[in-house]
Amino acid sequence: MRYSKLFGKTVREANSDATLVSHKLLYKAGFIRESTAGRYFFLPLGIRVQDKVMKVIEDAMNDAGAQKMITPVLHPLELWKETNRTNTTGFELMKVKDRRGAEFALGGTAEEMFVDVVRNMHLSYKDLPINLYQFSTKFRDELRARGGLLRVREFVMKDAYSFHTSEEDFRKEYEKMADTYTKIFNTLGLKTFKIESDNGYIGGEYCHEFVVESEIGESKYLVNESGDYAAHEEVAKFDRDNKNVDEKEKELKEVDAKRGNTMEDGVEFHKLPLWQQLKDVMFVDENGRFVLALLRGDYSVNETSLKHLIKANDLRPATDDEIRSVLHSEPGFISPVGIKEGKEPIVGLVIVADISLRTVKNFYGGSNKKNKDLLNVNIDRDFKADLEGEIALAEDGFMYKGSKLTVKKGIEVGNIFQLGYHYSSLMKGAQFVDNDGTLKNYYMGCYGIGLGRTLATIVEVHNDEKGIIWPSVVAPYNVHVVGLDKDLEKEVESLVKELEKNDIEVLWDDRSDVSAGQKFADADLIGIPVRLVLSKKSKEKGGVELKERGKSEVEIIKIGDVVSKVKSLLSK
RNA sequence: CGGGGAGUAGUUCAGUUGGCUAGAACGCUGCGUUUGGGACGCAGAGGCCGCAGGUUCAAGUCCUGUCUCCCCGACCA
Repeated sequence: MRYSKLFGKTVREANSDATLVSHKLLYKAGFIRESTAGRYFFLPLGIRVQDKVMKVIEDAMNDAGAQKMITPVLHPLELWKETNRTNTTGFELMKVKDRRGAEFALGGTAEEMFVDVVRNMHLSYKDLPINLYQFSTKFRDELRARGGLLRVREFVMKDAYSFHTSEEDFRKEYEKMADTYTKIFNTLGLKTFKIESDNGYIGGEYCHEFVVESEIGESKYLVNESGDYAAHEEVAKFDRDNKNVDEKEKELKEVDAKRGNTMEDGVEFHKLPLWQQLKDVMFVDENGRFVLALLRGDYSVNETSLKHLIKANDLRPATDDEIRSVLHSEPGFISPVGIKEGKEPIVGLVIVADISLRTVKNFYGGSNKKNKDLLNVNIDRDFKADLEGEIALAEDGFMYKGSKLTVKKGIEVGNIFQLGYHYSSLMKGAQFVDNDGTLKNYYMGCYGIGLGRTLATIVEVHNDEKGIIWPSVVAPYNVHVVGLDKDLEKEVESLVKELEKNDIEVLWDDRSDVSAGQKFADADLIGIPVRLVLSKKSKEKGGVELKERGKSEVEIIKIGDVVSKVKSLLSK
């Protein structure tokens, strides 16, 4: 490819909207342009890289026995109604109508579609297990796109769906996919952590994210010292250490407490430790049900685990007004003690206690009355919890099974989900014939990788002050040939032809009106792994100058040896 | 949806208390000189100052509305 003809040249300055390294470099080097927020053009260089990422994934999926196919982009809305996901997806489902008024969802994920095609095949146990995947554009009406390709509203995703006769059989596939993912990301030059995570609206009981550690990542996760436990903040477990459990339960006492509304105000007023304060957080779920979350004062609420425990889709904090008028309590002075009694009965108030309430005796905290506090509050004796569980957020430095947890941030590049019978039980006829002749529900899993995000993550990891440093497997071209002297153009051209004849992809900077410095700067910015310079100077030294991107030393190669030298570099 | 910021040439930005026939740099076109780390000269093209109202002799500048984009949060693959 002649650079002079390439659509998408380098520019000196990035659009001022770009804040992340990957966004800036991909823009400046001519890989992407934005259409509207969260929707990108992939220019010729950009799509070449994405195609290569796709190829790596495709090869690995095929090796793992999965089969590639494709579904329509428009999903009949009835399918989404079957699983009730028109209401529960986290992203706003985008819908369109055709001229007859038939409604479709623009696919944002494709569980329903794959279940639909599989159920209509009427498979038997002999056909199973089966793993089907596709590469397709996904539409997600994100509240806020951000960070160039990192969070977008339209992107190509590899999504795979597996169907099994049993949980046992599924588990083998789940492990195989986890290994396949690790292999894929390694090949792409990304070191990933596999972390336990929340399944969100996908359904199912457990799942894992593959994250690349990065300061700009949106996933917060915790890792123990040996690295054998890694979990997303939303699902991370930790040990609640015992505080004063041996202390005797003292008499419940109401005292005057003219203080502010925060936890710190309570500590300061009573001169008691933060952990001994009872933390009361009032939420309202999507059905208007009030939920009182109780924790030890030094912990925070994990809303995800709270939602799971109370089986709610959505939680919001209760307003001060609701706390006063509906619950007859007082913001900053909420207490589980007596909150359900007296006054008018409060319909549907659920009291949920974190298990950390068992690690502390004689809590202090509010009394549901302004400027009055209770001392020596104890669970079971002074109030009952409707539900008890783990609803506290793990934090940096907490212990889990004797090992210290550290908080890290990462970019989520892929994930794998156990779906179990979630979809096969919601969708009629999602069954196979077992060897005893009866119909049984499929046991399922699904597995996704976002290509654009993966591509951007590669750039986040592989760059220097001059530009991108592509790993060979995904570089848009194998070599970047630079000619510097006009009278050597014929010679450069024959070198390029020789390379191309040997299946080496060449980007040839054939511009005659551009200085050497600019050509070098552009080559560094674009980041192709091998640069070849053929000039008067290089000929004087004996041939062609070869430089690997990311290394500083140069090497002189005889023209006749260039092809074999490049090949040996690429196969590394 | 809450908080903050920004919309002026392809890009980055300047444009003062309203006086604009709207600028600079980079990029682009042409001619010439250059060619080992973002060369130089000369000549050019390129603007509904986001959009719609309003105030004014006069609006890029002031007011109102509206749209879009960015950042933080909320939300979430």
